[in-house]
Amino acid sequence: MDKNQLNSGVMAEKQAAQPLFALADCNNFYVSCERVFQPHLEDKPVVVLSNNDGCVVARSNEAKKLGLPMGAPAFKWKDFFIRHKVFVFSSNYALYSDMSDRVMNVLASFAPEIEIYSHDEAFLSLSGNRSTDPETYARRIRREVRKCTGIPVSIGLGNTKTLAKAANKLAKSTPEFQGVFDLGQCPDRDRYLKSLQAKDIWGIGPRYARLLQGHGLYTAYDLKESNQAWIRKKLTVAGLQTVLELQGVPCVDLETQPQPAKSMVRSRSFGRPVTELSELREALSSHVHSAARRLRANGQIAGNLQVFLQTNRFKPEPQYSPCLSTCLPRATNHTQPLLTAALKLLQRIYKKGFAFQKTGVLLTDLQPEFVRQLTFWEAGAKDQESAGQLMKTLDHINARYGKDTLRYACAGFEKNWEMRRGKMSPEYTTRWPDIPRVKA
DNA sequence: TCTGGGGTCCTAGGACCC
DNA sequence: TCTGGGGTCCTAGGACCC
Repeated sequence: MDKNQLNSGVMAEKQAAQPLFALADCNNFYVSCERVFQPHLEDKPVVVLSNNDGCVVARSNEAKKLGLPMGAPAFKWKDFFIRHKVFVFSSNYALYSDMSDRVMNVLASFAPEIEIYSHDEAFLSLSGNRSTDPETYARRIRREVRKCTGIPVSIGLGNTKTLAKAANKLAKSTPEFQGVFDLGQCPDRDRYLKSLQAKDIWGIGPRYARLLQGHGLYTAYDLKESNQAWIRKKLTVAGLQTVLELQGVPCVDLETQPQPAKSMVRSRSFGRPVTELSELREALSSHVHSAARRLRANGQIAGNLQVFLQTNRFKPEPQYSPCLSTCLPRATNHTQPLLTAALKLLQRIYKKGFAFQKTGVLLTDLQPEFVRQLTFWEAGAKDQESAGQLMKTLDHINARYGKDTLRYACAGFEKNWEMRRGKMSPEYTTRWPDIPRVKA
């Protein structure tokens, strides 16, 4: 074996010892979900709006090309939508989360270790897979997801999660790569890092990007080569990890087990300004109802509850956005005590004369149900048991017949404050009447 | 008229204790 | 009369993510 062969052998070994991550990210996920069931939207500008039909949260490439920015308030762009024949949808979360499950199932079949990072993204560990070239393997994954779900994904590969993220960005923005790019084996990695802006890197938001620019650091490469002590001081330990990960030093592990939530928020903007306490009570009750249900589904209980109100910050009127929290006498996931506590707090922070835009509830001190600390004045075990039974029955009926079949009357019936969702597509995959029909 | 919602982590600073 | 300093815990606020 000559020296070159020896070197390449050592290199191969070194490479095999390094971890390899893939980041699979669905392209314009919400838009892609709509397109699966309305194929005529392919090649057309399409956007999906946030709750309340407020902002643009997903754009097709065609919509991006028209210059429509992320987060654009829909009402300001109404004429633009008409002028450019943009197809507009309200958020259809039932559809998106079902499609997400399908995509994740396919991805999971390709790697023993997977971290579902969000609705439309997952990290896969490809470290063990050395029989196939990683890029070839990634292309196979991509084809399979498309075939099974109709959703297009892009895949980035790298020796750290941050590099996999960066590779994904390049895979998406460079058509020649056809949806897959590998920064792990890439011999001129720095050249590509120079082509990415610092703000394109995972963990660098707008504030940090501005700070970096002020110090002459513009590209991902600049960031990678920056002074670590300065980064540690200005961007905290998380920023330092980002720099190390860009250098190929893994700092962030794959989290294959979802971590239990530490807090939970339920809130919604109103469809119109709300001034009356009675309506705020209804809206808040419905948020508490929803939070409690989620808590029970997660097998958790909450020890602390916070209620907040918000006036519309875009209005020139006087603002009043109070919040108040309380330690629950007994950590719980039962709707009734949570409702009682929340409505009491609302009563205390409410002020007449303000037009509120939003209310919500924040549950913290979440713990697993089974470790609950008993209090000295604990109600009889029998009472607790029957309250638990009641919740179980409530959840069971709502799971079977729809989530609002049984609910507390204080959540209201007219719901004049409810959000707008004027342009919703059918729940094609989760509601019997909405299942698409095929004409022979 | 209409400007989203749901999370996590880190740090600084205050309160409190010895 | 002199009025220290270190540790811990908690919270608010600021940054980030999707």
